[in-house]
Amino acid sequence: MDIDAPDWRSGWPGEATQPDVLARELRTAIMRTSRRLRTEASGDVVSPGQYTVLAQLRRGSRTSRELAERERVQAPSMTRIVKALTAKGLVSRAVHPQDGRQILLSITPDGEGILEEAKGQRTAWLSRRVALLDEEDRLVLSRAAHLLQELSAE
Amino acid sequence: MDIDAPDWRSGWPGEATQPDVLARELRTAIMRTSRRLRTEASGDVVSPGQYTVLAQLRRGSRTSRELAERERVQAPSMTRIVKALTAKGLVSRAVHPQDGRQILLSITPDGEGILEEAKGQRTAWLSRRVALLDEEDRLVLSRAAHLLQELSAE
DNA sequence: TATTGTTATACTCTATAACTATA
DNA sequence: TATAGTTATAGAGTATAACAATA
Repeated sequence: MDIDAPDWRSGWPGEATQPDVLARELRTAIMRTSRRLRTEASGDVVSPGQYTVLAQLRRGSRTSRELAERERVQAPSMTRIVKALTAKGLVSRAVHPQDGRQILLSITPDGEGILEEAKGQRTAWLSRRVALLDEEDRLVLSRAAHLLQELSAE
Repeated sequence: MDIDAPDWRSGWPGEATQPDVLARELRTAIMRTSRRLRTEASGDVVSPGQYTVLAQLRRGSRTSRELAERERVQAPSMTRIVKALTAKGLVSRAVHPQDGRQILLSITPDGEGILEEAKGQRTAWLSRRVALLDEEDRLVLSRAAHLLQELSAE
């Protein structure tokens, strides 16, 4: 619903690309869609946080600290996420060969399987919606996705 | 970071608008940006949930149930949000004149003030980022915002 | 009986502060 | 001392189930 309306879509020409106006509309749209994505995916084996960590580990072993930095969470939060993943057998731990303080985390075969499965499930709702759009609108969303990635990358 | 990469941006022409591929990229971008928006706004007087309820009430009085349905949360969650807002003096309560079970919620002058203030603060980070883009990219994001609104509207 | 709203309780995710073990 | 990781604890947000008051 139009959170910051009643001025939604109204106003003078070019207003939509005014940084403040655009930011407000974009924030509303993103927060709303993200909430929807969260609730639609609630039956999953892994939570959103666990999922992204699993995806990171698919690309190679990482320490807890590296993962925390990439995910922009504090160390204890990552400890919790990793603990949940190891409890499910989706991630394995190994003491770093050179530095005994560090623990190298790796994805397990089970983890790879869950990741593939979750990937489809998590986007099922959005896929259905997106499939109803025409090619032009899908192209807009594709470009927006890349822009948002860059915006929020830091 | 590119959650579902390493295949980010790679692939055959037109792949980006394949519903499944697009949905995956879009989901990643949206979840990441939403987390960033939440953490950047952490110093606010009102939480994201409280903010959107306040915005709803600016457009007229509503009952708790109406608000819960619009926000897609369960009744107890809305009770909690409304309780927080009334405790801060941003929302007032009045028994419905016709139906004694219902309680009409309205935004107070203080609430209107906080809403205006929060509106700017919450989008400040995104505004700064968006301002760095060129007109064409901003137009893409504007159109994407409207598409996302429609997608997640139900 | 059905509906509106609340309370009780629990779960998830996140954070800060304090602790252990290693370098 | 500094760093990697953990534990303890707290706060925000959501949910389900059980309850009260009103229709």
